[in-house]
Amino acid sequence: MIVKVIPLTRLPRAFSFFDYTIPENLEKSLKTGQLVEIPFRSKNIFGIVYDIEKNDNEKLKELKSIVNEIAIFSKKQLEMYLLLSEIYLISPSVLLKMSLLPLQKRKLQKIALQTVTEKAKKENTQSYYFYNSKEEHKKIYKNIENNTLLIVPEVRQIEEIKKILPKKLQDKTVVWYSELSTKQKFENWLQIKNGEKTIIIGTRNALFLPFNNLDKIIIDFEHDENLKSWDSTPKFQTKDIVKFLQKLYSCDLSFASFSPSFEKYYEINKGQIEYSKKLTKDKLLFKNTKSNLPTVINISNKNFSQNKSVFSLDLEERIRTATKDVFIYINRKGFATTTQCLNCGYIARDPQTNLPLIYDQSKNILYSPYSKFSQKFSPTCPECKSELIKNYGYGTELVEQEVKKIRNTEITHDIIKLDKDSNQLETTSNQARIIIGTNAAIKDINWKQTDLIIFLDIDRQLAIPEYLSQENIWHNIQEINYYRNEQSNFYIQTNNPEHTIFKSLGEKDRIYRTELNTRQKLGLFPYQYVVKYYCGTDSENKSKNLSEQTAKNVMTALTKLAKNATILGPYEMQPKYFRKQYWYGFALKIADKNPLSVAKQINQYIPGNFKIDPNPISLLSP
DNA sequence: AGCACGCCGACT
DNA sequence: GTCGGCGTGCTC
Repeated sequence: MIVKVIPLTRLPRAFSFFDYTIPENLEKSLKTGQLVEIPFRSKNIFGIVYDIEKNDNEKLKELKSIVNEIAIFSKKQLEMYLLLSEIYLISPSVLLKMSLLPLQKRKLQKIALQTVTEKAKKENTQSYYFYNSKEEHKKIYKNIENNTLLIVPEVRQIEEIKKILPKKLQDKTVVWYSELSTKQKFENWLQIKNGEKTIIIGTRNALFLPFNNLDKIIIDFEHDENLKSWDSTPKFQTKDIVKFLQKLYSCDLSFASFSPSFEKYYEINKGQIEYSKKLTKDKLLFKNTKSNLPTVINISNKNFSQNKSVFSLDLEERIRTATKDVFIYINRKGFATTTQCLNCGYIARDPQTNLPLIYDQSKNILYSPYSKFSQKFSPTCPECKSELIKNYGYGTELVEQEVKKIRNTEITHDIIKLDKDSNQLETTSNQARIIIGTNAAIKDINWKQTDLIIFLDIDRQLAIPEYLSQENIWHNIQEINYYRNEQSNFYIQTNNPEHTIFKSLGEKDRIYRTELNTRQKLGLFPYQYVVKYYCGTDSENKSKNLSEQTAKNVMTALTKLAKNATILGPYEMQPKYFRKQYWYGFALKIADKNPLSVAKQINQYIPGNFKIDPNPISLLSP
């Protein structure tokens, strides 16, 4: 008899099970899913029993001990992790490690674990909660019961949900996010595992906790990009993983947001998800409105550009005379160098895809990563003959200087810069504040006190050549509009006032339909499932050749398997030089009905040094 | 991936 | 003599 064990340590994807002989006295009690101790290299570490086989092999090392008689995972849970490891092209050990992260040095013999309950299969629903106000948001959580998992994009939203949860549920609630200490994680983990706490609010890593049972999963702020694990392996999207969890636990699945993602809009329209509001006759999701919309300020005029200020004259005046808090919102996203006319707002675009062109300094050309289109770069704007600016945008420092100039000697306000790097807020002063910040600042805004809100560099964001950029900008606007108080003034300064985004402010369905149309044409998500494959080496040519060869192999495989999928690229990543490596890659667009099974098959043709990003939030960045 | 081992240079 | 920085190689 031998036992197949998955070690609880992050291993490269070539490793899955490790075989051990079984000491006689343990043979009878050994079960799938148990936590065991195994010799691994020169140390003893934890592992999970995957299977027991009748083979004999004297050369193997011997299993050390069974840590807890009761299995931590059910067979079904392990099967799901195995399937995910094939789709995300990682060792199953990585997922198990995520699941049992806090167990590093602990022994669990004395701890009573509840066993995993197997539920009868039933028809499970998918529903969507669209909320327009705090009150409507609160209603979603009114009837929450035991065995509920609530996933939010960021840590700050855990508190937000906790506040609106009915009081009687508070003592059944436990939180989960990566910044908890190991000790705190262990305590919370145990409370989940032994059934003490049955309502879990957490960020995306909470998806991998070893639940005994789940009746309902809610993904709130469903539009938010942080539901995607974009910065660490495996690069999973929460909304993809919960579909596996729904099958595993046979539970209901709900998505919620004040600004539905374009993908969910599509699914609601196709009738795949039950929507909480009434659709109009034309199948529109939203009611058109003219009240409480942001004001779009057109800055594409000569006076303003000669003035070379950050703000329009009107906004300068409003900043000067503000008595309450002011929030100046800017963003810093996107790596590719693009161009824009500072005078009229002209952006060079790919005529086929309408996405902004990337500027390549070495060849002095503008090119599209989405098609074969490229053109010579000319420094004058074809529309108004002014100078084109490369990678146009403001930093918080420049905006701060400008604000100080405008406020002049009046020091009635604290001026505070807030972004991900400097997110500490000194709260000592009672003075009104002018906050210059990125998305990270939103949690620190006192919305009741904030009467003036300015969305500053939307034009630079409109020039980001990513297929999700317009959707993200849209949600950013909606987010501020959702949180701000009704009396406040919300201004959006732009060179492109004719853009669909601004035309859609009062008739939201418009941007959804326009953008979904583009995605259908391009064959992107949600019409096709995209998987990005990319690699980095010490030379540009090596990365390029490796990508081209791999893409070729994938093409051949697709033909052989007769799968409906196409390849975009190979293309240079943005930035192409990153973390001391040159990056090159390609995207696989799968039109097949079961895209993940295609991805799984194609993964066999991907070399070990490639990175894989299924359902990516960026096609260009490594 | 992550850890141990070993080679070599900088310091007490 | 020995501390430590990181390149290399291996995990049943």
